[in-house]
Amino acid sequence: MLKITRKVEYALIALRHMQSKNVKDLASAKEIADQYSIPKQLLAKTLQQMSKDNIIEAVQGPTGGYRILANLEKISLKDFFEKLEGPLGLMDCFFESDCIQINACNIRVPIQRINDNMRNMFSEMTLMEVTR
Amino acid sequence: MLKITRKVEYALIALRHMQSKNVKDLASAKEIADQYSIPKQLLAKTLQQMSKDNIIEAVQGPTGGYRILANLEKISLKDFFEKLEGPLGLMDCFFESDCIQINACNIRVPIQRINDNMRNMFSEMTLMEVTR
DNA sequence: AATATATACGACTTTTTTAATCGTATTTAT
DNA sequence: ATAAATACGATTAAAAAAGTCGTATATATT
Repeated sequence: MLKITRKVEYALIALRHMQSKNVKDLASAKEIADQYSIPKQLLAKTLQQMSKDNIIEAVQGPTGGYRILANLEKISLKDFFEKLEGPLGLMDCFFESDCIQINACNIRVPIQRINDNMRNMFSEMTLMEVTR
Repeated sequence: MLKITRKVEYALIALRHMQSKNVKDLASAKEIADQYSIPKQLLAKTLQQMSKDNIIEAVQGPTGGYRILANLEKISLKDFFEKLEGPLGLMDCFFESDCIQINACNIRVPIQRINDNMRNMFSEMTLMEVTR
């Protein structure tokens, strides 16, 4: 429990890799996959998603690849996680509301409090802090 | 990602239920399972585990059940989570160390930092805060 | 002493989530 | 024309989580 997914992990690895290069330089999915021994196709999807989210920029064709587009100091870890994995919450009932318990549940409020703490924590850290 | 498990969820529900009763009173697995629509067997196992961890106390036989044993103000959420689910970490590689990357990985240190923040956060909250 | 109801617990199965792969289309430098 | 890159929906595989089963043991009640 309380794990990050491989998708997020691969995204962070890729971003950090791009950070280590010159700003305009491109990094291809293959290049990153090879260097860190991660499945290329899966990495590619993650990169494509980050590209859609305007975190990185894609260049097609041979010699193509990806480079950082956004200002990583302006993106909180919370926003980053939510872009890639959807709303952040310790329990699903905060979003889905198809819980049978409904009224019976006696921990919804306390868990909500822990959840707020966690969201706050991730709101206060930037992507730059993790990838520079 | 970053979810708590049902085991932890059920444990918290059960503790909070016991908190609402008189200190010496017992709550049976059946009583709790019925009231919150939780699978009884699974809840029972969780209660047994908490009993082993000396968080609660078990009384056998008919009219038996469980009651709170420990001082919940002295147990951090981090310790509670780790008692039930093992070591707390955003990635498995912090414990297992069978990662192929080993040296290649470029995010181990940064993730470790986030991890420390998270552990700190859960260290600073007590079980009592969540279940009272 | 018999019975009913509770905890104790290992083994197993099912379900859900996550991870990875496949196949095909499109872009573009050479 | 071709080769190497991104784009992306569909599918499969693997892992983790959730739940169930079966049996043993304890003990209050009758």
